[in-house]
Amino acid sequence: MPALSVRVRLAPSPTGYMHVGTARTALYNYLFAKKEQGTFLVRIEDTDRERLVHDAEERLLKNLLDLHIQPDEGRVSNGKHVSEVGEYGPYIQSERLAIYRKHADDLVTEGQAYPCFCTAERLDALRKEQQVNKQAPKYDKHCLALSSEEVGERLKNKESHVIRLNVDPQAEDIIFDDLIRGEVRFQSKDIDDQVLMKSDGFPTYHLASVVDDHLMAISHVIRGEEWLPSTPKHILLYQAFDWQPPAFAHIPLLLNPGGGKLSKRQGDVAVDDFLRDGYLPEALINFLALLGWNPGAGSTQEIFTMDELVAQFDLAQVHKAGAVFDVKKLDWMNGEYIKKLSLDDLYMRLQQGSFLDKPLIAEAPQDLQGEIYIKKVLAVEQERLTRLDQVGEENPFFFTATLEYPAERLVWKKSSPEESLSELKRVLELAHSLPEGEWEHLESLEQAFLGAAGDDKGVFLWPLRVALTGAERSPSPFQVAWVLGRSNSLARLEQAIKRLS
RNA sequence: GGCCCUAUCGUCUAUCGGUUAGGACGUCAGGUUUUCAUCCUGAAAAGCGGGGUUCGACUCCCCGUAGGGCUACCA
Repeated sequence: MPALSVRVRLAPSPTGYMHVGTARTALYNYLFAKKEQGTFLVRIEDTDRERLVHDAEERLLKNLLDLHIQPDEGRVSNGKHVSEVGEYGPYIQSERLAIYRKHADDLVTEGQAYPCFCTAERLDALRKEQQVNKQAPKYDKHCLALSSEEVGERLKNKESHVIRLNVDPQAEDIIFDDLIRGEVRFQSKDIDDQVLMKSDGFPTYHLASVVDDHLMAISHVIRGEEWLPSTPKHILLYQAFDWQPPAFAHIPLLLNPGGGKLSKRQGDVAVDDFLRDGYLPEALINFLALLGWNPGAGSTQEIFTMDELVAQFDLAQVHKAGAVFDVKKLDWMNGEYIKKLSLDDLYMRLQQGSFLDKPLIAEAPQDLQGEIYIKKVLAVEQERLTRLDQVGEENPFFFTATLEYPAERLVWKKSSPEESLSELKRVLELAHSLPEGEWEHLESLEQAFLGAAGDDKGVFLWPLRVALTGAERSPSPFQVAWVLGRSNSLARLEQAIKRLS
């Protein structure tokens, strides 16, 4: 038997923003494909005409690009527009309607499926009755009993109808080996006569995904756990078509901290939200990868590049239980990634994400912004950031021309106003004496200031720091002076002395 | 209600019958420090319950319990 090439797919529905759970499903598919030197394709499942959101596909594919989970085949975005790659297209289901129609008709011809004319009202009543009788809610095959003459007549009259799969309740159990969960078994009697074609002429997910997965030669279906209960229906469909089903792997759900499927209202769940909040794509990927998977074998590695994930990923190591999405850990991880960035890269990311457009920075005086200045701020802030959107927030004095603060703040707790004033004068004198060039070097600046400080450094350093920042908390005064530069620093010192005199 | 899945610190997890049950985030304490953050050190913190199987169960099986998913002409 020839080794089947690995082909996996992400089959999102363009109904809105991209959920982080979808991103993780995409990631696992991608990692598996790369690991097996297979193909990762994206197919758009736009069969629900009511929930369709017009730019959803575009945004979704853009997010894939943002996260570096680029498809090899199918619908692909280059950031500007969407195109199709591959020979199994079209890769959007609304353009494959004739294919589904034909396959559904074939099943009807073979008696594997049948038209159903039941109204929503009758189906509702049926379900309610079954609920009361503690039975599994399923269709009662009412329309299967219709004579072929009647069916033909009603079809000819264009009566609204759907096509249902004809499931034999007497058939043997449906058993399949889930790559993550092992053997899963369902009884045929519990399986509903699933709707295959809707009355609007569009297929349901069940029909469309099975037909497409087969036609697109998908080898492994890796999808969320919420699909586990409908897998037997899909297997029945493969049997009805006399097709070989793919392997299935159902990955655990992402959960809210309070329990339940991760959802909006408990916080951000859209990939766009996280990117907008200043999470790095590689940090998000790393975090998502570890939510439900780990390299095992006693590994304690937490930080992974995409290449490392590809090399170590294994479906057998994917967890069975759901995983709570804990933003605290994401924050930590994001901070780790920010620390690893070069200053140039960090600046570039900030620019690309428009994080420097915030009023605090954009409205700062000319000499308190600009690339060189911002990079100095970043040199100081980098190790303190957990998200890109926090730039400048903790240290607004970097971007403010005039500082507002009470004079008492200049006095250190172990010192006096008189002492503080004399220390500040000493600082000013020293600052004046430092040549312009010294201000460009953090080390020499630090040496100069520290050298002037006595044994009780706070007496000297506290007033200096407050004079430069106006704040009770800030980075070290040397760093602040270095960022601000000579003239700004001198001006702030003079102002402080005036304030204390 | 029916069907299915799941179960180790608060959270993410290691362990694949024999361990002082390990790591990470978070929390707390201490250290460094002019302040905050970083950083360093340390601490507290877990096998849902009950039966089996076995010389021996966190680990295998069964029954409970709890949580989750599905139960649409949505995916």
